[in-house]
Amino acid sequence: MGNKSVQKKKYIVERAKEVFCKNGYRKVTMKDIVEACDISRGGLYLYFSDTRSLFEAVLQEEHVDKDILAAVCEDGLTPGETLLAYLEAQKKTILQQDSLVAATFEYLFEQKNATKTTREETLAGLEKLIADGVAEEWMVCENPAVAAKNIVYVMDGLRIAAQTGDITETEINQEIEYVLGTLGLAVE
Amino acid sequence: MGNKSVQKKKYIVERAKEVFCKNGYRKVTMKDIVEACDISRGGLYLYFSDTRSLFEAVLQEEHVDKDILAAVCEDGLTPGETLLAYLEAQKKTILQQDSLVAATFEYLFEQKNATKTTREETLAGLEKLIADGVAEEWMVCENPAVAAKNIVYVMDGLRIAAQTGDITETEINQEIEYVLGTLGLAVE
Amino acid sequence: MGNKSVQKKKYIVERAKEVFCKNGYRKVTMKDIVEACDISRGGLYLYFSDTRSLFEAVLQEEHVDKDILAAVCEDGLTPGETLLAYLEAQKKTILQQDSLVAATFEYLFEQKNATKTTREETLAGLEKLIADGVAEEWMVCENPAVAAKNIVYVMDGLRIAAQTGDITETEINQEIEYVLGTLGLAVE
Amino acid sequence: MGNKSVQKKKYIVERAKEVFCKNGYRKVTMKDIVEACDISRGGLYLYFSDTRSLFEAVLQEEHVDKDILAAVCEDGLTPGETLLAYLEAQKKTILQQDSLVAATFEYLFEQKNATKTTREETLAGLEKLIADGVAEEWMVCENPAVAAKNIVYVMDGLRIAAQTGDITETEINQEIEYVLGTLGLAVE
DNA sequence: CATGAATGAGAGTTCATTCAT
DNA sequence: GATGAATGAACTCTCATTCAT
Repeated sequence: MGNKSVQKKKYIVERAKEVFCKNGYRKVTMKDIVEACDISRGGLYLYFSDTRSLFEAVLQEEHVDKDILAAVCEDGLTPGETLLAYLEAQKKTILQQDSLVAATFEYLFEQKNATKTTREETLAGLEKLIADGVAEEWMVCENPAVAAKNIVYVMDGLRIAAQTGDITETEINQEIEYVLGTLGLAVE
Repeated sequence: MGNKSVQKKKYIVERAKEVFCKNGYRKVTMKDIVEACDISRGGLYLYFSDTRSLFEAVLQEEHVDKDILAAVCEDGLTPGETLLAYLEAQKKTILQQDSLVAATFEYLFEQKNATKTTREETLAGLEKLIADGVAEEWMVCENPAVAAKNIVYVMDGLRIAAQTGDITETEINQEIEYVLGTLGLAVE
Repeated sequence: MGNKSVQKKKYIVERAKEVFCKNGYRKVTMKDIVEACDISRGGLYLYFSDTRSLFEAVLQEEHVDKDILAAVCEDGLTPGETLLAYLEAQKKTILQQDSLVAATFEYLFEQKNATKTTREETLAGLEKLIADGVAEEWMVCENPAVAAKNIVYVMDGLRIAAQTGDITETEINQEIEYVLGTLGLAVE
Repeated sequence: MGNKSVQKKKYIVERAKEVFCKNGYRKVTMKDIVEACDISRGGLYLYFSDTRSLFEAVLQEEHVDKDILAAVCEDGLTPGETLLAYLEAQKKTILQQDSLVAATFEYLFEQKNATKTTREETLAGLEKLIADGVAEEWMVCENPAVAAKNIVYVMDGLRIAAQTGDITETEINQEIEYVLGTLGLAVE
């Protein structure tokens, strides 16, 4: 596949992402993609044979620029500040309209054995953050690993709530504050 | 609608629930239901016009026997004991295979404005429980409303994790213990 | 499948036979059949799921009224007269335009393991006929089984020739005469 | 067309022959050929515009090295020996797996007016052979032309049988012996 | 009420054929 | 000459929905 094709593939993935954001995963048809891309029916099949492989390509692309925890890690920040930055960044993705969240959950429901590498990395990062925070006496926590998971579960819960119903930014702020509070931190 | 018809409707909803548990929401066709019920194509349409109304009927039925919090409330239990009982009951539903969870999320993603009455009731119940616990000095919590939501979000997060990936009962136990810990309670 | 359906199925098989006669086997699409029957796309699929099963139904139907050898057997005919009658009957089918021959060969090429029961029966009948003819001293033949096969092979060869190229009735007559001659019989 | 092109054309025909042997005639697509040749889609069209012209080129090539009767004619052989040699050579082609037979019949069914020069030549040759045999009193036959055709028809019948069903070498031997017997010859 | 045959819209998929490079 | 991306026509198959019985 030449250079040109790579670009077209990228273009298709971009358009497809928009479609998945809008319509979820299962509902999307190859025809939807074809129309969104404004290419020919057969043309799409040169690149992707079904919506699943297309969605996986979209996820792949996403993954590249989505290790939020890594993104917010900076020198000079205390563990607590880093954690806050992470949660604030999460808030942004949670509030995002037309995100891939719904589609991704649909996809994961269907492909129960899909790899979830990002999650593992995030968990490990959070655990280290909390452990460091405790060691440096910024935080209080008996079991950093469980606390890290707790944070991830709360974020998932918020994400779902944001997608399925209404959740206000205020409510998210309250939850973030609450979570920090359970670790002995306070947002001033 | 006669008595007989009511029974048939109930029968259809039961069969439909099985189908939705197995295949989610969006993927299910009227044909699937027809086959699961072993009735005629036209027959189904006498009762339900599409999978959406069918699924809503399933949810309705579920709701009746699913107010978990109400179910675990008994006289003589301390707020902490009631909360533990609630979380244990949640654990059971979380671990349940072939539950309606996936289908319900798919449905909620599609019908963003759907009513979520159960949730409101549950939240109110949990809030009262925590407030009582604090008042009676069993628990420690500055903001029972936010804590109640936190519990619900964690449960949602666990539910998702159970559906999409692997989560062990041990991990759920750890999270329950953690949540109780943040309220100043301990599982002995 | 009710009575009505049986009739419709029969109707489809009839129309399908015409299509197969005209276009062979492999070239025929479900769409061709749909159009020939003037029914809906989905309607055809209620009865046949692909052209193969359709063609097999056509063959089945054919088979019922196609045991030529049995058909020409009558009391009072000598073996030689019966054989002649059989060969004359064969000639008619060989000369038939738009027959199923081409389609059948295409089908057999594809389904190498298809059952060919008619052939077995015909062979056994011919063998018995020749054996009887020899016993009654009408015919001369050392190996009736091989002679029977020879007749069938010649008929096949003629059938092919009739389908693929031009063969005149005269030529067929000559071959029939020749075959009878090899058995010590003469057409007067 | 340069020298190089001629070679490429020949290469394509060779690969195409393999495809036709394996899949017959009608089922074969230009895409199949492209893939078998491992050339570009457009490249194939520089040489052949459709599968028909391709198959005709394959037949042409075949024809060159396939005049079996001419091949077995040698000085010093009696007509009977030549005939036997011819039939033995035929047996080999009949038993050959993956031959062009099926494809050729499919092609002939479709192109009813196709030229069949080889056949004419073969018939003439066989007729002369038998006439010579009779003249030299090796054989007995009243009508060599009809007998020649008979042989060709039997061979066709055997060829078909070999392609569509099961025929053993023994059966072919028996038929050859039988055919020779009808001409007053015996295989010792 | 209940049935299930029938319809037709629409999604999936494949390939012959073209054409810019 | 050669390539292979792109197109679009054609075919397969499934289902929601209707309707005569």
